[in-house]
Amino acid sequence: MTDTARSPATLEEVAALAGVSRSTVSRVVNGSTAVSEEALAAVQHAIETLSYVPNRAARSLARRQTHAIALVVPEDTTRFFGDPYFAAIVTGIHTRLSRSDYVLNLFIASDDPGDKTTSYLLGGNVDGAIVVSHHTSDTYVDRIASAVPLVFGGRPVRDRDHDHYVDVDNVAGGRDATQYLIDKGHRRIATITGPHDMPAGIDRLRGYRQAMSAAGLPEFAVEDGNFTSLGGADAMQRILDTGARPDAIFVASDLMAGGALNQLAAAGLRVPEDVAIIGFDDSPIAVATTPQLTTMRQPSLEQGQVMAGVLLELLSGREPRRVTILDTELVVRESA
Amino acid sequence: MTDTARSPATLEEVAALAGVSRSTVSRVVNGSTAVSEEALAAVQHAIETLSYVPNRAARSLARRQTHAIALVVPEDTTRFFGDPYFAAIVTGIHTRLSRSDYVLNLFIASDDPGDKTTSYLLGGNVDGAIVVSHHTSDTYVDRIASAVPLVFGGRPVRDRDHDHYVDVDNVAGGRDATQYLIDKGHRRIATITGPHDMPAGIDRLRGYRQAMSAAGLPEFAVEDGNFTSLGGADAMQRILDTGARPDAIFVASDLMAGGALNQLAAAGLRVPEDVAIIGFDDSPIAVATTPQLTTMRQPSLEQGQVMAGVLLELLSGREPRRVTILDTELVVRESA
DNA sequence: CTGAAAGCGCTAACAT
DNA sequence: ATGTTAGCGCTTTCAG
Repeated sequence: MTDTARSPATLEEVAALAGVSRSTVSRVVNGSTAVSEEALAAVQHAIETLSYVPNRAARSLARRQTHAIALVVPEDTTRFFGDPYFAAIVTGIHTRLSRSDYVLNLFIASDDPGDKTTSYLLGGNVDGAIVVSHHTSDTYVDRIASAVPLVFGGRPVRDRDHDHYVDVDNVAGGRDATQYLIDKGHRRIATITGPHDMPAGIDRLRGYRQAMSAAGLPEFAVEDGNFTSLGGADAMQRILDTGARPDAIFVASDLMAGGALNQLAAAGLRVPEDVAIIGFDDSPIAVATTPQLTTMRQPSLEQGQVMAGVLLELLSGREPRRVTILDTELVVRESA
Repeated sequence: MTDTARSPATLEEVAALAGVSRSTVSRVVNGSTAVSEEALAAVQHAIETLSYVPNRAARSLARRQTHAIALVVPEDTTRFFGDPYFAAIVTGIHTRLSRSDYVLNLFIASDDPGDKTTSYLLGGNVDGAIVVSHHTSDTYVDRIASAVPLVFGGRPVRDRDHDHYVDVDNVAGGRDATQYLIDKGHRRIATITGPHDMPAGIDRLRGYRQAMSAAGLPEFAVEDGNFTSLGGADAMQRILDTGARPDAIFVASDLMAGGALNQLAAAGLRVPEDVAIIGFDDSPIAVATTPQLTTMRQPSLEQGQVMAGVLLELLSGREPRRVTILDTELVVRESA
């Protein structure tokens, strides 16, 4: 089985076979209407028999655009890569892109100013970028933004009111989750939050506070769980250690809720009987815990799709809406 | 803040500024030694002040190579994308690649013969590909393989004894996990398996069988859990429904183990007291369950790195070892 | 050690 | 409707 890796056919060859000029072939390849029936047929046939696929590099060079878009994941975020949330985002982006002829380049970027990723993007090697931004400090984002159109996943920490982004309504999500607990008759409602330098963390806490104060309830306990399983467990333990006995907890992510569940079990507390738990995300982990998590679902797949869609519009010169906010949805299972 | 998106500097401009020819600049950019001290210094300075970054398209066109590699995820696999295993693989690949000047293109491929992904890869748009292959039916892989160097994540289903791949030792992993249970004094050991068309599923079951028969123990119960949480739960339920009462279960993935745990809890069975559970993967989910999972860790991040490394060697013309097998490792937590 | 020149495969005016 | 002609930015002989 010798690799007869014949180098791919070129426009030139197609033209020769079809008996037309390169221009004509180029026209049909690019869907121009100004081509006669016969020429079209001949070219299509030639393309078929030669299995012609346009050479991307040549096309990029001539058109001065790459038809590639970058997905940039800040390095700090890679520890969250294990979060199914990302998988859904990526899948969503890819789904949307597969209907276009853009390809997706994946970058995991450090904040290093001399960074390879940054200079790559700045070097005109992609047409646009999607940044799944989580943290406050990402200065390189500004530099990228000056070179190519950008869309953010999640509200940028420093909202410069000209950035495009798509986010879920974290405030409403936090509020609704907490309200659900209140409606169930709970009064001593604690919360385990995400980090305070991430909008998602900040906003969900804000939602909790809104619901609590609207109900005339005092904040019972607020602990930072850092969006990780371990962080959630630690936060739970800290609450327990103070001697506080909440009858319900709004936990700002399922991963953290999972961790909290462990501590609760270890402490001999039953969920939801002794304390109700509501998570956030509706990640796969939500059905793997015991009891399964009641949670606020965020449409991550859709978020990915929309982000890609917005970027595509930007690239096509249209002016899409600057911010898109997706709704969260309560998913009731066992824990609350 | 007007976007002064000046188009990136070109070789030509660098050459002009440095007072040399394009060739010379090209030489220093590509690390040729045959350049005088002065020329070198001048060029480096020019590059610096112009923030010159080579245009990838132009370079690709001239060199006839793209410096891009594709990560191909079969579409069937996207449902497993939620599996943290993938996240780790991707991170590993990227880690290795970031030390090279290759970029990563992400593809989620359907089996459609006229598929965009396939023709893209066949069109010479990437220099090589990594296929995270899981299923039996992926015919398009053959076509890709005929066009570019390939490395597989996991043993290809149809091992054609010339494919490069890197895998973990699933047989040994399954065997060791089962043996651990045996050593703990368990005798009625069941197993929940992965799908029978995936090598990982097949091999882990094989390992279970080896350990059981070596210990002179009969297979207690074998149910297919499909590598998903729900599948694991169903399989567990089927075992329970037969009236069988295993005292331990080797579950071939953590996700499935999570599902099984739920059924066990619902049935009023305590883990590990009534039945010990050992999972596989050491995925993040393993610490989110109650009790936390004892499991066989597979080094997914390393697997990603090695895959990328092998492909890079292939691309550089060297001949790396054809198959690399990584070890699994027992992680003892609470469930067994 | 360095420069000139000829492409790489494609697009995009500009003619015709 | 179609062909001709310049490039796009870089690499790479080939001379010098």
